[in-house]
Amino acid sequence: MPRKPYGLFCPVSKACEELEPRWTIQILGELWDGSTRFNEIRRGVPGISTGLLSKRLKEMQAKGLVERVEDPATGAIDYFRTKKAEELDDILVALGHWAQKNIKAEIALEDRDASTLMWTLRKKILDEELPKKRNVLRFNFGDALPPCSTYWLITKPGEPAEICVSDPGFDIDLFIETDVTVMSGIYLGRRRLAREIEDGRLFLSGDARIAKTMDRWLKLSVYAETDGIALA
Amino acid sequence: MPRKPYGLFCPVSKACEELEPRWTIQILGELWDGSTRFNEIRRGVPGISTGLLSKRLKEMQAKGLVERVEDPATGAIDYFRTKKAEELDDILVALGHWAQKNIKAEIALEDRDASTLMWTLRKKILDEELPKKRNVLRFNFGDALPPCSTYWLITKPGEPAEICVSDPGFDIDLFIETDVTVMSGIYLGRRRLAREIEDGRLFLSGDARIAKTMDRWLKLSVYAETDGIALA
DNA sequence: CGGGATCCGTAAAGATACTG
DNA sequence: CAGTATCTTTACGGATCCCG
Repeated sequence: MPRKPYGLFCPVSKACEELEPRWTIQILGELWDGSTRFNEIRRGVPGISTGLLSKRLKEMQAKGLVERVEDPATGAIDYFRTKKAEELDDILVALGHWAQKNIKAEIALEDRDASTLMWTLRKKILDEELPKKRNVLRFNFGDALPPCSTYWLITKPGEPAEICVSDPGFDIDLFIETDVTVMSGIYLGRRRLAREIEDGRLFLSGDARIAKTMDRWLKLSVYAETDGIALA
Repeated sequence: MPRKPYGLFCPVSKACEELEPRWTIQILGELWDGSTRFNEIRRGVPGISTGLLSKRLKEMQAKGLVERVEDPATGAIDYFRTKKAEELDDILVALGHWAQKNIKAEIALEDRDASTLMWTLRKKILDEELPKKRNVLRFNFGDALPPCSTYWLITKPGEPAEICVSDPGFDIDLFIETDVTVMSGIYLGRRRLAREIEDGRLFLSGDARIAKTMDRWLKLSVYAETDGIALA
């Protein structure tokens, strides 16, 4: 099952043999973010095929990176990182900071689509900073093609946010009108929210309390702070 | 030229896209160790084919990880790491420590041959700790197949050590008789030199001054200290 | 001899369909 | 929901050849 080993004495090469197979690190990241089910991982890591995800999870179990837990009652299967995998956390964060500093922004923002962005933002909403009720936020992206350019994000106190791609019928508390490029730039710390609103690249309308506190209820990427561009 | 991107927002995935292609990190490691020429890199990274090394070096230039310098006079070509690549150093060292701690020793010592070991040790000889003259050390590995089980390592003050696979004809200052498994275990900090000599798994004969100071003139892997096994 | 390019067989990854 | 099965495409490995 494992690839041909490098045959070198440096332990780094042994780490490479375990971590380099495509999607391995992305799967670990998704588990780190709290996903535990097969199809949950799939949604968080769009682009991987079911066959390859299945194969990787088996390999990662064999390497001691992932634990598979089956509930004998329901038959449900959950995947978790092992302690060995958790010990990579600091290294992966350092790697993210390195990438944020050394890989150009334009490259880093290519090839991302609105649905992946929304799935990422979904976990970044702090419901404690929103009114203690159900809140419906409608995102519309001008640079995404119509069938997939509008998303409804629904929050309830104490529950994870939900994403809808069709109108759930609720009244909208906040309308967000922007581009995928702008929104992901803000998330990654490459653009400032206040500046983008000021310059007219991001429009907010609806409940003014929610609009005014967007910098509080929207958590940015942990890599946002590293960014090298002038944030003045 | 680049592989299909992951399409995720996490900067770690961007780092993966640059560093995951096979041999990329091993090439950086060899450049870090001081190799600069195409065929020098090949010897330090046995297993990579010439075609793939050539292709990788081009990709790594495009990514800004490697700089290619051609001497206009001689036409000689040297490769160097860029600053961007050097900023990975601490992360790669941390990854090596992680591997040393979390990947089992038996696995880590598989699939290594005597010639790769000797090529590694060649750079680990501190000639200041040896007599100020030419010294000839003969390594013989009991667990390697005969045509490739004997190596002559020749040191001269102030010069890099040389490896010979056939008898250079000089008098031998020190004979080292052991197994590849034992010698690489010592190098990686998984076995103690004194213990291996004591227990008869490594024999030294010849110049007693050189034999007695082996722990000084043989530098171990930078990962040797992390090792989790009892070193008592 | 150093620094590659070319060709071909195999192994890994991607796309899609289907199943208990 | 949690995967298999199958087919196509791309990447890698190994050998050979080339050129200044």
